[in-house]
Amino acid sequence: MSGGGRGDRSVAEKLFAIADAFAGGEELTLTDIARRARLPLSTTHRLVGQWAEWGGLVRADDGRYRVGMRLWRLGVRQPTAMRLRNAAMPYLEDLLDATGEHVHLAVRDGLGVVYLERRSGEHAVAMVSDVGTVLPLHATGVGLALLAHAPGEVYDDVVAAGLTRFLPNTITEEPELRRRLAEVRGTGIATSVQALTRGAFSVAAPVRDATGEVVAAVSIIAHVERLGEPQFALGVRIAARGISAALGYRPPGT
Amino acid sequence: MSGGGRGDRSVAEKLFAIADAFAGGEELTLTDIARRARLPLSTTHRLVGQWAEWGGLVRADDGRYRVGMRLWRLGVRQPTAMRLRNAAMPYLEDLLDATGEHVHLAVRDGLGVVYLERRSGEHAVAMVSDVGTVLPLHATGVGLALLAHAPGEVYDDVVAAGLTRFLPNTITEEPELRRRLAEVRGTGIATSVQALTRGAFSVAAPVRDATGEVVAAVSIIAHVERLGEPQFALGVRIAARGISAALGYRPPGT
DNA sequence: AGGCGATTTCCACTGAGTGGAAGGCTTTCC
DNA sequence: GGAAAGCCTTCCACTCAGTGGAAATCGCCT
Repeated sequence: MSGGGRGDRSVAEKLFAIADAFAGGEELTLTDIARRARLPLSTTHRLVGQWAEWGGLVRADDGRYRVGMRLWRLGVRQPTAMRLRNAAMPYLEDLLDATGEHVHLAVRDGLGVVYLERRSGEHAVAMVSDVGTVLPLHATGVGLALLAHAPGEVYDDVVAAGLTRFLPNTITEEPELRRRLAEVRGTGIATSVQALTRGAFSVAAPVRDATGEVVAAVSIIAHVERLGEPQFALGVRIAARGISAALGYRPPGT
Repeated sequence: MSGGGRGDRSVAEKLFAIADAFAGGEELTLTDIARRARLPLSTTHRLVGQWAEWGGLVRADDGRYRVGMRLWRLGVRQPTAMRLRNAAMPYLEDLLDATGEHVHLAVRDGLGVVYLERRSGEHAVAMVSDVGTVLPLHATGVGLALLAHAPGEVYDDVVAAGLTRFLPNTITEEPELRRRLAEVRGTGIATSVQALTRGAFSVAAPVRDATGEVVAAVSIIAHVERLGEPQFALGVRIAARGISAALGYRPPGT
């Protein structure tokens, strides 16, 4: 007996499933990819071959595959990411100089936050997450800053999806989340203490573009020991203001 | 009469052709995409729809498509780009502080150079190229630095592809290219004056990784007026050395 | 040498993908 | 104001590109 009828996914979906297998940024063997994409090995073999022929995936000397330059080139030119990064870089750099901790620029992507850029000082806290990984909105400073200014339906979806607990301090109750977001809207600063990473806290502020809409957030992550030092909220606010201005935002009454 | 026989490209090739339409980082209408990818409109419509469903492309309010966050997330985690960027960032920053001009980190991709990162001063020269665009090896400082240390077959291919002239000063003769590359190998510094951009020159130095292989190059681009100032070669060399060390390179005899 | 896991090739079968055409919607121009 | 020009979406009869189980091959470890 041999092959026959089609599967239940289109070619495109299979290609994308293969791409998704690389979401973690790792190098994978063909078998790994087939397992993650839930595809037969022979199908994976052919499709991965096509990715590689194009240059989206490349094969290392040891036979493993990884994301190639072609995909990198395509991705870095994403207009939003590029515009925000260009506007923010100098301010992130100043913020880094001033604090020596991790400084980030993040945007909301669906029901998560993604770091667009990170700059880190020498002695900054150990951190897991990296540029390009998706983190939960309710358990990060940038997440709270962005969620506070997101359309109501995003809030509803986040609550509906469930407020996962990562550490004892994570916000898991809807009323508390609501209260915290109101506070963020009031003060213009979001703080998240040991909600996702043990021993770390983060302070974030929203960034607006020329239309006045909140499009990103800046944050600092530092060791809880430094919690309460006023320079963090101050620095983050100044950076956010600078980036907003660089994006063409003019505060109301100008 | 209605649709029928298959085209001459596989589904994957068509999807990639669509992706390539976005290589310039622009926003495109469906018709634009179909034209660039040389596909029938109805086919383009369906395939672009699949890209968008996955999140690789997104549709703006005005109906145009652009590269989406999903592709950005996949691309930024390209292992080589990430590793080099992380190692290089602080040195590029220092170099920017020291000179106030455009500073770059670049790698070779096939027969071209790609800027992995760029940091620019306030008053730097006007420049066309951006992070993610491919530039010719023979007409840029970084290109010469990388070509000087690339496998012989790359050199042969570059020569075979033809040394395109962009400005009067571009290297277009094989003997001259050979001579210049030998010079680069001797001095450890590559200089390219008004070869691609009018009024600008660039000074570059190769970066090595733990295996001793040249994997990237650092460069400064400034106005020809400043040609001859010794700080550029000096700064670029120091930065390249620092990045190499951060990548695990140990100079021979250690 | 032999076994195990990963990779590559083979091939009979079929429905997923194809693309020309027609219809709708919006903008521009006379 | 009408019609011409673009752009986008939907429809559908036709067919070959894609499928995936199985078998062959490779490469490493014991």
